[in-house]
Amino acid sequence: MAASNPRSMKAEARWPNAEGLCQRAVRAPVPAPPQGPPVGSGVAGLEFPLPQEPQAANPGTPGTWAGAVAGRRTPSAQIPVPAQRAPPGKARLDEVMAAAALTSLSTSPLCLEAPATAFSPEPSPDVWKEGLARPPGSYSSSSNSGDWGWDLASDQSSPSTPSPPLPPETAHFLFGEPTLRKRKSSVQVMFQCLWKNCGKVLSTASGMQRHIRLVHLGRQAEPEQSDGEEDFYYTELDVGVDALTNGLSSLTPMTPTATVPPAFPHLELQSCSSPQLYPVCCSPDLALAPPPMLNSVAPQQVCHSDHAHQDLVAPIHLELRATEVRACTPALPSKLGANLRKPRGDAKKCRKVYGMDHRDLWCTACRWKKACQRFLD
DNA sequence: TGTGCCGGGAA
DNA sequence: TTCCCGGCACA
Repeated sequence: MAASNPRSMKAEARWPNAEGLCQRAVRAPVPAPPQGPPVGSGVAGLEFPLPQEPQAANPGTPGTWAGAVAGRRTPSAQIPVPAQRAPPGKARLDEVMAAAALTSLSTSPLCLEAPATAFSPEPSPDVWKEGLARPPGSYSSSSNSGDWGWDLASDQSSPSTPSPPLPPETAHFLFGEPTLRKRKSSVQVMFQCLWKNCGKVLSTASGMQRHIRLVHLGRQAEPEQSDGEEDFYYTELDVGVDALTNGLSSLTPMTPTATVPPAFPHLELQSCSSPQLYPVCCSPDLALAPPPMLNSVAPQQVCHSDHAHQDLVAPIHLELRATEVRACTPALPSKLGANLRKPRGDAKKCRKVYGMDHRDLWCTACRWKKACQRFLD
């Protein structure tokens, strides 16, 4: 009695730890608590227009996610809520491309967090804020200092104007190294027009600018006359699997399901700061053929190598869909201890063979409730 | 619910 | 070191 208590207490004490690990693993992706900036506020700047969204023209749908973001976005530019959205293949592809485009912005959270000193010997928040300053009509820094939301109001005012994302060039300028580092990989950079109903993808920025000038802005202007406005109407896409698989080598687009145990060695559960678990549930396949619950998040959950970016993008959805996220990490061991446990063999053991009645025939290990040494697996 | 066996205590 | 068993995961 008295002897059994401590034992059971110990036994209980074991698992809470293991569960703690498990919970941590599961929770890791859950974004910082809502006490920060309201959902969406910190990410508004990263919201991405889907130029070819066929139903985008519909005025705001009440009760949609966009509504939850306090109507800061014009319905035409918001990431659609899939519940009512028919997912045509092309639009899906565009979403994937849009998500890929987000990868080009992937340095922003990292770098926004990183002190300016990391890149500049003379750090001054104003310096890069100046860098952010855009001509009127592009994005605005009106909302908050350093907040990368563009002016949603102006976006609403001109429905035919695409909502420009953070130009990668600016990202280069502002954040420099991380983006450059990314360029080192063998990704092919494409440029996608963000004008509605266009989505044209060209391989060169100049070509894209010319396209925008000619087709959308109706200008014949020479490049040197450019006011740079075109820059905001296209985005840079990293087209290449290595961008997706870098750091997630197991999560190749070929991976048939999201259950990718081999990917776990790449996950760093210890790294609390980065939601490393996202990639697991965000297999590219999910983006292409998301389960019903994940429809809306799939485009932004496209895997890419930059976890820091996920930090910024994913929280919106995770906050809204923490349960889905949890549900889509099937390969996670329920308990760490269970993982360490030797899998049970199929062979019959002494107990089964001889039965409880002939316990004396059991091997010693079986008698001692240890792993059977007679009928090895 | 039965089985296999890990973890750990007692002798 | 040997013996034993609580308790857990799994089928």
